[in-house]
Amino acid sequence: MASLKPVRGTHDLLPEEARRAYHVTQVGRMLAERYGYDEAATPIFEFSEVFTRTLGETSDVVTKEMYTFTDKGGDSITLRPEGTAGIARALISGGLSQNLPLKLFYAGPMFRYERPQRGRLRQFHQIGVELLGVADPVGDVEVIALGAAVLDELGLQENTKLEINTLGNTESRSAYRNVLIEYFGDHWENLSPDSQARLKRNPLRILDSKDEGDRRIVAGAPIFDDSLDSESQDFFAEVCAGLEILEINWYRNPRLVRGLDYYCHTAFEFTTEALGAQSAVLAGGRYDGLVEQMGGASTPGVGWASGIERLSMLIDDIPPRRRPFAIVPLGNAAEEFCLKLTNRLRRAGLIVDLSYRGKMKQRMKRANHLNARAAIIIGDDELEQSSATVRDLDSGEQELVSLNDLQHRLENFL
RNA sequence: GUGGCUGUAGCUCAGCUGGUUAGAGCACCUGAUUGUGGUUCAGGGGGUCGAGGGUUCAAAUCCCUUCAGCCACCCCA
Repeated sequence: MASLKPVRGTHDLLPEEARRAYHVTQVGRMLAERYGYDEAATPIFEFSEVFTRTLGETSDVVTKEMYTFTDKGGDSITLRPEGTAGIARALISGGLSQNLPLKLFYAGPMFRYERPQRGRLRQFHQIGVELLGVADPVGDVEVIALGAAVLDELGLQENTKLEINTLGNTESRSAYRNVLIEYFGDHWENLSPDSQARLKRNPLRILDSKDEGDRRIVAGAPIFDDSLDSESQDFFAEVCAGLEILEINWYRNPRLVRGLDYYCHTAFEFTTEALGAQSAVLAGGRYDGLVEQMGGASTPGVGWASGIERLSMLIDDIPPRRRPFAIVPLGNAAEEFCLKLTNRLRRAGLIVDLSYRGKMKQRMKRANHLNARAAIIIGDDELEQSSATVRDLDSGEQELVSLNDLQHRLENFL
């Protein structure tokens, strides 16, 4: 065995971290429900073609980031690097195209073989939504509004800003692509090696380069808007207008592009400066060509995904753990009695801890450690009187309570 | 995948240019307190000094390799 360490880029969710992740997920789930989205879950692995055919053969995800293996049946299987492709596949194989529009929420692990960094893991978790079957810009607006609501609910409106851009329809994008190839081709020698490679695979990416030399060339590059046809322009204008109506602040970022081939029209990212190089906390866009490209009927779609770990790092306080009651039995007779009592109170819906062993002092200490609201002390004296000593652990006051009134008395603590 | 920084107790860190049994605070355990926690006091447990190799009489300390984390690139959640 190599060692008892987690595999690089993976991370245990121990209780404290797990509670943060749970809270983030619950906020997403609750708001998605409010916007009319149903939760769905697809497998965490798919046939590799599901990703290679939809993400684009030349995308970074496909060329170097996928966890791919051959299973015992000889099939090439890939751990999902993102959630949309699986949802699209399920739409087709589950015959869900009869139920459009479809509004789905999902949460779960994703896998990408990348060099880990703060906010970048090899196994990470996302929440996300997909709106399928809505070609109208109002769909984009709803999806973005839901994303904004999630961030607001998590208290992140101050730390994030919304950047949006349009990639136009297929015709506009390929027209722009050609213009860019021509322009950057003329500056080939002066481009960074990274950008020279990008020119072949995805010229739009050069716009986003951080290389100084590249930036000077980019400054003189043709503007996307000049290549947008009227349909693309109208679409984008309607999305922006919708955001204005909802009073969602946004910034146009003409350099915002997407690595995945299936995106068109709207691209957006809620970004933060608190996570170093990993600035995107919730990002998505429109992908009208995806389902068709996968072999289904042409189905428009728009959605986003958000990294749970990234959100967890940004939020301050999460709702505190609910406080238990601690049962403290003293003596053998009480021990047996309390086993039953504890079970009864738990079944009645109370959060109850029964310490397994130890002297009274140790059990009281444990009660304190658990942040218990009160300790219920039962020894021979109490048993004789069919009652329990209830000690309020905040005030230190305690009183004798009849067992008949105990549940009621405890409920009044909450 | 490329470049840089870091790696000592569960956590945060000290340990000077190599020199006896590697320290502190917090946390944990025990006792003072035989049916009373959170405060205080006294005591205690816990470390392959990330791992492997090398130099040396002697390595946490110097060198090499490796693993992991962090930072930037790349890419994005």
